[in-house]
Amino acid sequence: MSKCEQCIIKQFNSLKSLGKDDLIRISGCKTSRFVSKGEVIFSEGESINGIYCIKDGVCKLSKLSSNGKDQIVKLVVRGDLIGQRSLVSEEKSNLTAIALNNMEVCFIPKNEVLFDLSKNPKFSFDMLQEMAKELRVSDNVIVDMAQKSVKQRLADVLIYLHENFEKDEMGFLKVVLSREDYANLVGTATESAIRILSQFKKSGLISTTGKHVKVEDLDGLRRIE
Amino acid sequence: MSKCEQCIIKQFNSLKSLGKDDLIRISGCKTSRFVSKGEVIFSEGESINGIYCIKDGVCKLSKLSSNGKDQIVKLVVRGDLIGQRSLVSEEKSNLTAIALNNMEVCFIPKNEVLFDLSKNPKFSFDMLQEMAKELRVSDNVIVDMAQKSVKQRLADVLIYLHENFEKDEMGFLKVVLSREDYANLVGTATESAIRILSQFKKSGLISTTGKHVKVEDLDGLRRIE
DNA sequence: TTTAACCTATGATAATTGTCATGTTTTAGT
DNA sequence: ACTAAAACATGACAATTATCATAGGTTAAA
Repeated sequence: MSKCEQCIIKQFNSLKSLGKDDLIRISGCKTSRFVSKGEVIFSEGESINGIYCIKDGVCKLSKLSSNGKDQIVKLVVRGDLIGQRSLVSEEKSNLTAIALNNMEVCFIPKNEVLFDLSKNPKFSFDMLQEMAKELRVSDNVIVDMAQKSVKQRLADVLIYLHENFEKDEMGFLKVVLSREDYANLVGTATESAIRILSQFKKSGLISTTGKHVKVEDLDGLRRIE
Repeated sequence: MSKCEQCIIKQFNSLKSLGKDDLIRISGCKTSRFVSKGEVIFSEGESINGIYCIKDGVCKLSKLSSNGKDQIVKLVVRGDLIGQRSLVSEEKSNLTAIALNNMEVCFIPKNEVLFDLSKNPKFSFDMLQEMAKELRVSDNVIVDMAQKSVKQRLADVLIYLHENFEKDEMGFLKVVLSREDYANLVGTATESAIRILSQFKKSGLISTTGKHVKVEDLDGLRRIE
């Protein structure tokens, strides 16, 4: 099994603030796991008892709303940590994590992380910074959900995917989302998402082949209102 | 000026995790200030350079959306801290804080807080916990904004106010929000908020006298869908 | 290879929400 | 108490979005 102290992934998250000794200690406790597409990593209401470091792949974090629909709250990619919130607040997970790709994830037990949080102010501060950033993003999402139209939100999602996710040689997004996933990202009915995507395709803003999507006209998407 | 080490307000926030010495040190640097209703405490885009501890009163944290409307992201009450996020992330504020009451707030300069964060793991951890809680709440808000109807969201706001804010002898909420504030809390047009509030009043779910609102039928509001 | 399950697509229609217009009431300042 | 400004209220209508129905297309397992 590969070693945390040599893992390049940690550059992208708070684990970079740990010293070599701590990383070696964590490396001895961590478990690594492959998760296949569609598999549930953890569910709403479960105790997670540790944090996951995403070594490869993409997953969606979603929450079931009272009307029975799933809302995708965040997409999590290579380098991200998940589970810190539940770890710190000692509560069960409020989100469900489902793989959108085949993934590789490392699991670090709760106590190891809590130990470092109690001993290493640099690590704590880094984690605090990450959470502060997440909160800022959340605020923006709240405002967008409350104030933008479904069409705008869907355009935003496409822009976000285009700017932050890997693409193949043809420029198609490597992440493959169902129309239902798109709907659950923007908080609308699946049919509405399908309709708007069709419309974007007709307007030449995107192209699609099956579930594969390519952004063709970024500025055009930006101009949607 | 009153002293932090004797202030009971700190029980409600992370400052409770500081030792007496640190509180005395902070007390020497802090400034106290009265803010009258409607006054802006800080604006989106400003550098805050410290945190505010709300000693008394209520304020709204809002953000201007791209369509020019304000979205209220959070209501902040006695005991809450504001400004931690910008402090930790070294960024300008992404929110505007406006008093809804006459308020009294204490301002603690950035460096004092950063000093404690670097020296006091208990304080850091407490702050981390607070942020984790805020993130959880944000997730819930995102889901609600995305999935619930305007009517449901407005009912939720009324329930939230009823359960978390002070009421007078008659049961009316002491906080007085304009219809526009209600609209900006739920993310809808002012006219829509007005209409729905009128409807709630007609149905006996709430009663209103001018801007003063009283929840009459909590379960009724909970049943709104 | 067939079949069933699921996803995508689209029309028709209803429900929700926003916008504009207009009048009334309340509030704050003199 | 008076007046101007702001906030509230409501109707009429338009735009957006959800829901229901139906059908074609894809995919994966038997």
